[in-house]
Amino acid sequence: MWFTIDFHSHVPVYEQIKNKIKEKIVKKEVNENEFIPSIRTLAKEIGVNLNTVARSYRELEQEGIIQSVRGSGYIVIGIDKDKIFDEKIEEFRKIVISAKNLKIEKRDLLKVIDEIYGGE
Amino acid sequence: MWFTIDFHSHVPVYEQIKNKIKEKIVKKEVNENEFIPSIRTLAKEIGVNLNTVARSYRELEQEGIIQSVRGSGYIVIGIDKDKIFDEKIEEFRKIVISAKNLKIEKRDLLKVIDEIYGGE
DNA sequence: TCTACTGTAATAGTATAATATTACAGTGAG
DNA sequence: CTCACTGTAATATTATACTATTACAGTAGA
Repeated sequence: MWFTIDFHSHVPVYEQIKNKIKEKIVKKEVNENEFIPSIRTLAKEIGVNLNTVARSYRELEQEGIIQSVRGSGYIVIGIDKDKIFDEKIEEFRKIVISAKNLKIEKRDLLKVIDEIYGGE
Repeated sequence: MWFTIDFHSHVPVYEQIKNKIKEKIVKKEVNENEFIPSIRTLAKEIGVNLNTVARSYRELEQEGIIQSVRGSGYIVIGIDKDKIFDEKIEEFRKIVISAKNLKIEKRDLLKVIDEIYGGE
């Protein structure tokens, strides 16, 4: 299974697909000039309609990350890692602010980070 | 202005309203047995339809956080701080995992936390 | 050349969120 | 009592996300 979708999330499915594929590229689980799964294959695998995957791929192409090869599939072009970094950091910043607003202590956040990254 | 809404967010407006009010209660900007703004007043202030605010208040009442007093408004009952804490920490955990997946370094996250909480 | 896969397009239908609008009933201050 | 505020309810409309389905054209391997 390439990845899964959270159908209870407020984030639209087509956005989740885009984000997961961006992650795959950053993590080099798919490399440049390689094909990603076909629209129909991925749609069946994650249990969504092919139109939804098609939308994700179309938008990723508009962002210059993948490119369609008609009749063959979509290949990976590349990704602006700095942009991905900035977007995620900004998302992170918002939730840290929100946590502070809720009177959550700094040490509680650090504990979570240590759990995930390791305490070293 | 009590608070603002991000109309570009994927999070529904009625959810954003619920979250903001929960924050206000935790931060004691509104206290127990106090009235929160009327449906119409808040709707006008944040620029949404009164039905949307009505939905938020209805759901907050179902959660036992506020209570309607017909003809008068809604008063604050109280809030389960532990539940709020757990929910936010879980949300935080997800984005930390996502950041790690994107090869963002631990120190980059710590930097953001220090910016917001102070470096002490 | 077949055939089975690709992407692409168009149409229709459903669910949800949000809006706009109107209406009605309860509350409380003057 | 009156009036201006409350909550509550119902209806219609729009936009978006998603599904279902059918269709057509390009690609590549047997």
